[in-house]
Amino acid sequence: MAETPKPEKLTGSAKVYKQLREDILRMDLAPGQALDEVGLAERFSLSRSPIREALVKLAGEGLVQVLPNRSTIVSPINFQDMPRFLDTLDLLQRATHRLAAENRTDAELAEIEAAREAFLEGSRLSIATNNSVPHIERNYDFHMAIARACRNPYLIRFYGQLLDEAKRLGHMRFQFKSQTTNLTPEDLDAQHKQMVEAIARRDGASIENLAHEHANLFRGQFMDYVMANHTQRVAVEY
Amino acid sequence: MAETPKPEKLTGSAKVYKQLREDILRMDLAPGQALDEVGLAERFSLSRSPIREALVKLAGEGLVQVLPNRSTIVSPINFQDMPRFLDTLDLLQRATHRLAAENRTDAELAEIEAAREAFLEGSRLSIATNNSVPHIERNYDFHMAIARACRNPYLIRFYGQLLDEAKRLGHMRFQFKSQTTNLTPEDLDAQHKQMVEAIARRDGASIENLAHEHANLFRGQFMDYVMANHTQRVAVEY
DNA sequence: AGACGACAAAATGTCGACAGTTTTTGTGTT
DNA sequence: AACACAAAAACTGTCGACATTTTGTCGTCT
Repeated sequence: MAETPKPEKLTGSAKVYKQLREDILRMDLAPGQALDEVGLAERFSLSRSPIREALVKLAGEGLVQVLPNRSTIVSPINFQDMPRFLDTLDLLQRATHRLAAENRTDAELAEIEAAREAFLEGSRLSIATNNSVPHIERNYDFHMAIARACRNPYLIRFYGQLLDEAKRLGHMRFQFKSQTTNLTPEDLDAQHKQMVEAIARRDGASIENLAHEHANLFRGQFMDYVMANHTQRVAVEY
Repeated sequence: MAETPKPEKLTGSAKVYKQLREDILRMDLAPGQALDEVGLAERFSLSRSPIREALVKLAGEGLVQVLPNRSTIVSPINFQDMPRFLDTLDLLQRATHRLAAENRTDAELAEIEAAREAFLEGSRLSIATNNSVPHIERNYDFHMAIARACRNPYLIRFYGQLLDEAKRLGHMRFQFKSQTTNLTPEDLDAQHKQMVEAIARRDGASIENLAHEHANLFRGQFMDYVMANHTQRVAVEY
């Protein structure tokens, strides 16, 4: 109600920032790809100033890397640090979700439940249309709805940054149609439902466990992606 | 050896960024103070472009806040979220320091020990010259040296951001000469020494405890600052 | 006297152009 | 043909100026 609908007049650089951010998170822009300022300026029909501003902002979040006097590139996905990434995701997911269960208001619980339902719907839509966006986006929304309820702006910010990166990984997995995972939307929703119930009971220990298992699930999905052999049907000797 | 000494030719906006960052963290720029772009441009003898770029970068780190179409201001110190800040500092300090103990190399241990000695020296210098900078700066260096040894770039980044804010709080405390704390440099060094020993033993559980106590010490110092009555010698009836 | 509205001043947002590097291209030599 | 060096193209870093938005002031009207 007290929320502005959305169509607020955005400044040029803000539009570029928002668009590029979305493109990067959805892997529409490949990691490592060079982002030419003049090219982007033409694409958005703007001068280079707002483009630069957007790129600097994105660099602050680690989504792009500015190579001094060279082109800025979309941040590559760092496989070397992947174990550390997953560790940190686990830690902050446990922290945010536990605190959320312990500090939530009824209004926040309702929002979380709504986000859960939206995820189930989005996940089914993704299967039906073979488009990963709704599944991943609504999953992100669900966990961020929980994180917001923890009321710790620092944890929310850090966890959000990790989830952004997780989004990229999720889309990467789907791009290769690695449907090896036989988890249905209903399976994932069952986990989410358990989480919501734990939050409803204010059961911190329980949701910390669930968050840990959920993080491990993500870890496993990522492992599947790496281990999957996409060329096994191709005979080397023919 | 493979490290460039330092006098690399810095770009204009990088110099502005570095200088402003230092000024903000040392509280030479007061929280809430407006940062006028044209004024800064004159001060640094540069155009507004590099100034803007520096401000956008600082905004990404949360050190300044850009109010759209209005002036950017130095981020105010948020007392409302202080408990959450201290909680998060505790959590990430425990995590980084424990992992550091478990994963450190001998070279990193040596660096940590060197940082401890530098802190003791700096802390004494601060008492002697009544200048908080060496004490706080070397304390920051000590804990960051430990954090770097944890080898988790995500935790290092997040913890570093929290320590930046802690730096501001430390300087704020000293600005009011709130010498109520009767902790000598030697007292603090004793705690640091225990930490180094625990890291040397690779004793994760022990250093997690020490890190927790150390964070609580900071919490207490901050409480002292808030509770201290700086006007008690002023009689209301005279 | 207080409120509303137009005007003026100042700051931010954007633009096009120039300067300094880096990368690419092209040429000549070994 | 391969390498070294030099010219050129392309891109980033910076600048000064213009456009737009906001803030502050003044005057008028009720």
